[in-house]
Amino acid sequence: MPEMPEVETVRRGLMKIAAGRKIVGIDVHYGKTIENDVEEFRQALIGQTIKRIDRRGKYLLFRFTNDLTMISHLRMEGKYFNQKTGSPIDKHTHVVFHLDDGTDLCYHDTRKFGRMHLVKTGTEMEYGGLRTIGPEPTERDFKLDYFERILGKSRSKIKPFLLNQSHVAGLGNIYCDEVLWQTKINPEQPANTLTHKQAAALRKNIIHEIAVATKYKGTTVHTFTNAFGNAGAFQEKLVAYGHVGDRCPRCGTKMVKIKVAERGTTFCPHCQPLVEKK
DNA sequence: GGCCTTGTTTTTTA
DNA sequence: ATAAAAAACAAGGC
Repeated sequence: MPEMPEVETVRRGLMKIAAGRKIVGIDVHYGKTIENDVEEFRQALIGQTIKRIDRRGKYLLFRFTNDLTMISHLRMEGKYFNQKTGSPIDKHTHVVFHLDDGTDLCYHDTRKFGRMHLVKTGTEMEYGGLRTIGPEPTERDFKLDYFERILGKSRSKIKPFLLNQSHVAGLGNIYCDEVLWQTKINPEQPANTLTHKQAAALRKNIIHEIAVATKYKGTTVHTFTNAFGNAGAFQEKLVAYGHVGDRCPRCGTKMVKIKVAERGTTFCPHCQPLVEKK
């Protein structure tokens, strides 16, 4: 469930614990985490230094010396933390990077869904979801005229539309439900039926929500922790996600949970009515 | 042990 | 041919 604010929080933590460190050894305990040949992956990285960590959408990009970039996607439950070399390795820790400062950078993933892919720097945008990734959800990159243009072209329900990373990067199930509640838009509203006013408000709320959640160091649902093993604080601010049966803070109506595009979706049936207009 | 979870990719349908 | 919907997939927790 790490969405953009969580991934950005992880990136900032990694910059503190891993940037500038040299890899002196790598242990891979679950090979499928690595998309490359595991031995080639190890040999290519041992001796290299992590220059910095970038992020695009929900993808982390570890920049190494030697023109190597490691694309890392946490999927549902991936997390990084560091511990002293020699500390016990948890059974869900699948990759251990031994660093030159006497610590291990551990990749831990209960579901084993996360993946790492080592590629040549400069070619990273040719892999997987990065090929078609949309703009970052920021004032600067996510322009209103672009948003209105792609909304108008789509008959898709607005919720799966927003989950599609090629439209705008970074939103997942949680923030999607939140911004639709904030904007009073029904998750099943067809994208091309949104008014100019709704599109503008939705864009504003997306940008604002992501920025605030990032400021709060992300949302901890289930087990998300940042690179220091700390939980985020934003879950206390959630109104929709995880609040089925609670009363809507705006109108007092009980929040309802349905499935939209096979995803659990919580919304207020009073504030977010489905209106067929065009 | 069937079902739930979510992000992404693949397959099917319209 | 295209877009959208549906299904598949990853795997562990309960």
